[in-house]
Amino acid sequence: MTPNQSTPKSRVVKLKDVAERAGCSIATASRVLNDNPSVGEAERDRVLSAAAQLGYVPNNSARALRSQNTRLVGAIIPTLDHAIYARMVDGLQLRLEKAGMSVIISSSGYDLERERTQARILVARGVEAVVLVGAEHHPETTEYLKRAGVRQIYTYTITPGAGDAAIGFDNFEAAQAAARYLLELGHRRFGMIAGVTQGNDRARLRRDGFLAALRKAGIAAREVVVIEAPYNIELGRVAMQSLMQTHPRPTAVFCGSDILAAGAVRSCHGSGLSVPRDVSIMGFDNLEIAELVLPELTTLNVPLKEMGEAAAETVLRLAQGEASSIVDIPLRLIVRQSTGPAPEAS
Amino acid sequence: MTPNQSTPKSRVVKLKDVAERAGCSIATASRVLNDNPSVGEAERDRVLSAAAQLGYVPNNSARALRSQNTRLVGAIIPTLDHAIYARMVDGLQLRLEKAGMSVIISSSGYDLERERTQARILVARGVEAVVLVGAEHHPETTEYLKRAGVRQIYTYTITPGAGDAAIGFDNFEAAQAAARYLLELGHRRFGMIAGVTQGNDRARLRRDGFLAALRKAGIAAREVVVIEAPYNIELGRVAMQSLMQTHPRPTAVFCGSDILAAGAVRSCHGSGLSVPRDVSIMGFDNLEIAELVLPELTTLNVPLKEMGEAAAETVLRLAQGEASSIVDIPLRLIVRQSTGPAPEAS
DNA sequence: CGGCCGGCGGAAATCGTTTTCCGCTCAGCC
DNA sequence: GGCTGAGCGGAAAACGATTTCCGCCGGCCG
Repeated sequence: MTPNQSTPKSRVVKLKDVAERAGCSIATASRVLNDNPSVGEAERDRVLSAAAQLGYVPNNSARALRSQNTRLVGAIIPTLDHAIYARMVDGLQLRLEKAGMSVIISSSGYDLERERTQARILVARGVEAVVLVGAEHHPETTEYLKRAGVRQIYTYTITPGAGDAAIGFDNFEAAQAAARYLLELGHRRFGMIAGVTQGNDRARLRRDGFLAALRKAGIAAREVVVIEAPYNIELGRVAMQSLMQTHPRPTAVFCGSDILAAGAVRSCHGSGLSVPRDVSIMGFDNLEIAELVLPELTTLNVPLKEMGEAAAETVLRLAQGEASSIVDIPLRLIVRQSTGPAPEAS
Repeated sequence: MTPNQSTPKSRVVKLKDVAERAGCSIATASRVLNDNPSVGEAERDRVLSAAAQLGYVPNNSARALRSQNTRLVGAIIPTLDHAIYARMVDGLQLRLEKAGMSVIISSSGYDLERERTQARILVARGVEAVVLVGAEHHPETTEYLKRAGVRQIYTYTITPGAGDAAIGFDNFEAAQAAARYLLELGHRRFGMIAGVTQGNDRARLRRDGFLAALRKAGIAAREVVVIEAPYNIELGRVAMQSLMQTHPRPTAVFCGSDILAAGAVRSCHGSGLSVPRDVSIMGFDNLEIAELVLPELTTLNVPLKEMGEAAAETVLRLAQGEASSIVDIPLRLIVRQSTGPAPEAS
């Protein structure tokens, strides 16, 4: 105990102080702290204990400046408001922390221009990699990051595009699976509440995949009413209301996110429609709220935290010089009570 | 257009390159880019356009090393899983970005030991301030941060304790207000589902405030059944089930968070109890899910994003040398359908 | 008309590390 | 016993900015 009887005059202890106390040169001290094997046992111990006694904390700015590696990773996500992204970031940070890396976060509000600005900031901060959401970005963003030598990891997608790696799933195929499931239940009249597709390739692919699968089953896209809404419960409710006023009314509605689906279900509570007897509602993401609304949502499970951890692993692999990679995370269909067979007759 | 015909040999453009192109010294270039007024108009323009043409991005490590300020802020929160903290961080980051600061995030999982480790990491990173949740921390954490000259901003509390500033609300008083509201409705038998109080002063204060207000109304603490549960819908449900098996059964249950309250409400759906006819349930936080469950939750509104922004403002104020401060954010009681008058008779 | 002062801009020190280069020591081998 | 080479550890040069210190130049005042 009795840890620090030091802190003499210099407010902060530097490597030089450690070296002095250990009776060696700065170079040696540095080598010890960086696990350079070319230092003898005795010297090593002396340095280590000196560092511990003084409570030495290396100055990362200096280290980064000299060694050109900051052990910093940037994450640009649309928003932290939704668990969709927050949970991924949580996984990312948890895993990277174990590897001694830190995460600088910034939220772009689904705005590709802001994303571009934030990429610049992150480059200035010297991040070694940037984790981005989706594959659609301002061309200057990707080109700029590439020029700066910053690796780009795309998430929620398996299309690395201009990036170096992708961790996610096939949004198009996942939406097709949703469509097939609803078709099997006998539905023929569909609606969809999609996320805003502008600047959001995930939302677009989910819409297009859904429509593509229906087309294969002989249902033309123009027979399907698609409404776009920002991820927001209230707007999901509003969208559902409009959808239920179309004729003929859809018997199944696919939502681009559980958030929208939750709003859709709530809308039905008000309008006297029974879910799933009158209309089936399906979500996407399998957020906690999927089990909170009544009836509980049928949805597609996206393992968010795992995706963030996988993204972290990829960052580490790329940092070790490994080639780019694509990780395709399988999605599971979670069947709950919000979907059922199509109503009889028409 | 035609931006970069440069990028000759040096992969990255440095201040020296800008200076050369502008035909001035490095010092002058630096002065221009730092808004030092002692540079003439003409020189200034030349440097600025040179920087723009070359796409110069300053190396923050070098800047930080020399100027001793990193423009970096750390945030240590329990988890990003819940909107409770994620939304605060969102506000924090958004506001700090405008001031040219970046946020390094780390989640401690409600573990004060991990929080302590993370504080060390953040100090090594050279953060100028750390935003922490709550006022209860490992004594070494606060002492260590203080020694390192890092300002500490506590959130979700108005007790700065060992920190430099606090942005939040009075958890004790808020819980008292909840109790008073339920007492006014005529309730006399209470239960509470509190968050885990170990290492969590917010959860503890909410519990203690609730019990204190009841005591003032003549209800002894031992008459109130308190169950602790981690913030998790499923565990809220389980806790509610145990609570409903006690005799006499509480007619009103106060939950330390909407997350727990949501689980509690869902539990009643299963057990045939009507909310609020048989039992009133009250939450805390006013998360989105409060409006999603049926009946919608009566709760206390915590303006999370605003709190994050206020924390950012405080960081900036402290950085300018202003003294410490306490910001008390008023909470509003949001009355919805999950609470009602106490049932007649006993 | 000369000296002084103020403002602009350059040279160089500096921040705290890492890392290269090199010299010293000691053991082993001929 | 001397030479060689390996291995350990030190001196010093980076890294890329900021900032101090100082000199130059021109204008103004005496």
